[in-house]
Amino acid sequence: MQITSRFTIAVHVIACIDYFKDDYKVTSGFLAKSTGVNPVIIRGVLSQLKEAGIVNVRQGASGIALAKPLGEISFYDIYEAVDSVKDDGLFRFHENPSEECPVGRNIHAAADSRLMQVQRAMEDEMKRIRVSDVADDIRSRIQAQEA
Amino acid sequence: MQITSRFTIAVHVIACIDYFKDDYKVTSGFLAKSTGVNPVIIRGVLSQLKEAGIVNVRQGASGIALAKPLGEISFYDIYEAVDSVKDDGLFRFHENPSEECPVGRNIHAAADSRLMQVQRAMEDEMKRIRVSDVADDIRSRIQAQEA
DNA sequence: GTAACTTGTAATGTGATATATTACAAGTAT
DNA sequence: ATACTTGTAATATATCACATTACAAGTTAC
Repeated sequence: MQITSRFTIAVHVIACIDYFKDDYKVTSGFLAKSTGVNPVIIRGVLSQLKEAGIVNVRQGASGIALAKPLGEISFYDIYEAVDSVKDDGLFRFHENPSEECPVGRNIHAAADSRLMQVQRAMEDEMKRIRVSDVADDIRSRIQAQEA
Repeated sequence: MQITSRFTIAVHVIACIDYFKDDYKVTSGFLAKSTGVNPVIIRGVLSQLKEAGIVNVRQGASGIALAKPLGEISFYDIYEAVDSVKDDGLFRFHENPSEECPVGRNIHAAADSRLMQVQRAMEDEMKRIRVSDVADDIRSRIQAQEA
């Protein structure tokens, strides 16, 4: 299984809001076109990002803005905001191991800490990456294309 | 999204094969009971583990055995064997970013290396964990329960 | 204040996928 | 030969991500 495209959509959306902030009125429709994703999905993502304190959106009022500078938004912040993986953990555990089997009875407790260890390694790496890293990369690619 | 339960099933299965190797004839039916998972799924997982050189199974012949010692089987080996995440990457990317938008045109290239970086962090951590770590833990839990 | 826009969200459709289940072929062992 | 195994195809079921429609509710500009 994979981590939902909501995550990359959110990264894209945040980068867009910043990139176009001075030139266009950024709306969910605008973002839907840039991402190629349905506007309703975009609004859903925006809602989650808003709840996480990453963007400012107001019903009715157009003009979506960032609530923090790009450099203060990490991949982890976004992942936590848009993905519900946090609740269930990265790994799905088979649900009915036998209570009668000594291995089945203990596998969950024995494996859990290691699964968490893997999940934490992933999350720690996400904390090290900021949207500004991606945005900078985008800008330099755009410049190279213009030249 | 989450990583398929096939992964924890595989860890469970491997631990079982080792734990019961001297006392019971371990079959897919036996493993199905211990895991609480359908025998056909177990056989599918066993096939994948066989292909990865982790277990030995022969059609018709009962008695499934490990192809290597527990200490030489890492979480990563199993993850690679049973999960097809490797093909698509851990992250799903939204598929139709606009070619007309400068951000949309470049987001994929700009984000990809960072997504890979996260995936690699996760996989590296999985390489550090062996099934023997879990099996040892299970044994000591069983002993504590018997006392 | 009303017209033309926005966002928020419920409801529904659709497609993909993980797991369960049935059924049976094919191999092995006693 | 009988009674077990594994291998696998075919199908069912459930879940879930995303798309879509529809509309309520808010904002802004005139």
